[in-house]
Amino acid sequence: MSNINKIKTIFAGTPEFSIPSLKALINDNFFEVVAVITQGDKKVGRKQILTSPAVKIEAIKNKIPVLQPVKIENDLERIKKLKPDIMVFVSYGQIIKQNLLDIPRLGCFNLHGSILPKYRGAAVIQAPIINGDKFSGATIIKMDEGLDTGPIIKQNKIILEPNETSESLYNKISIQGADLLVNALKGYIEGKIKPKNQDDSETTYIPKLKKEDGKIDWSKDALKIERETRALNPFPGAYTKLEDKNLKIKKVSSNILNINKFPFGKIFLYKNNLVIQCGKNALIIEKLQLEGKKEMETKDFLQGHRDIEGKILE
RNA sequence: CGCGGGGUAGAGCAGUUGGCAGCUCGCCAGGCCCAUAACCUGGAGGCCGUCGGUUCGAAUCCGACCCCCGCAA
Repeated sequence: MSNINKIKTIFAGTPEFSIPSLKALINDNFFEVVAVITQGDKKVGRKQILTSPAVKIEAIKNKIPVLQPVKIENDLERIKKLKPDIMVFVSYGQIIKQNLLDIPRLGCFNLHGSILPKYRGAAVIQAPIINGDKFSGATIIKMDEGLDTGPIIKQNKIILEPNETSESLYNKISIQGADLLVNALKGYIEGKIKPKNQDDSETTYIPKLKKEDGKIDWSKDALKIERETRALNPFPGAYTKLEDKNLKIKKVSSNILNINKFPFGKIFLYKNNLVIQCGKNALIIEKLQLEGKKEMETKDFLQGHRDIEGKILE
């Protein structure tokens, strides 16, 4: 088979989320991935070990050239020389301007982790979980200069499970999105799919989550906190303070107790469960992690913390 | 050399004027009971992170290293 007829593709992505899409493009004979663009190596973790992005590692495995520009705008000439037919962006991490969008003959495309136009921006995986939506999903758009504003080629809805977390949804969208991406690109390039413009009136911009966004406000409704706990794990993590120590709330029960007799933040026991009083109703904690310790089941935690009842979380 | 907490039974934790290694849960056996995650009796299970030092004697004091975690980045 000749390479002449393949769609010359440049893939831009960075974290684990991008990997299924990259693999799908590499393994599909319709495309030829001629280069991969990713962010620079970063120092990671407590020991600040210099680590390559997941996408770089996967590209090297497949003997595909890797570019790691500090600013992609400064590398336009090198990209032009590759004469790409398309460029595909999956969680790359840099803003793309018009002068780059104009380079590939057939345009630039993006896998977005929500059902556009509802959530644009950064924390779009988390947003539907926090809001208690029935579904989320993946969207393939043809990129324009706005942030997540380009016309929609294809979408795939995912029903949210009652115990859905950002982590589980992230994985689902990453995997299902890869399939969607390949099908959408083929359909579009073969002229079978006509992109549809987004309705800008139905959008919300979701900013990036910060560390502080994980701090639990116990004065809120237990229902809201339960959703936040699922949305905020694993990053930035839902946490609270127990006597000056960080206490991560890893998992709470979806079975919310109709109890409202304590001040919010108070810990009490109910049928051998560790329960926290919220502003409205109360939450059963199932898994937690105290600073310095590993994540554990609440019943294990209780074995070593007999005097926990009555303490107040901040 | 960024700051700090920790490593003791399968799990969670106590345990420093250095002196027989403990508690709760779980597990195993038996008992009670219409029955039970309840209760009673008995039992197994430890190189106290690793290596070295001090000492008559170290989980405990000193030194080095390994691993886990929080903060910061």
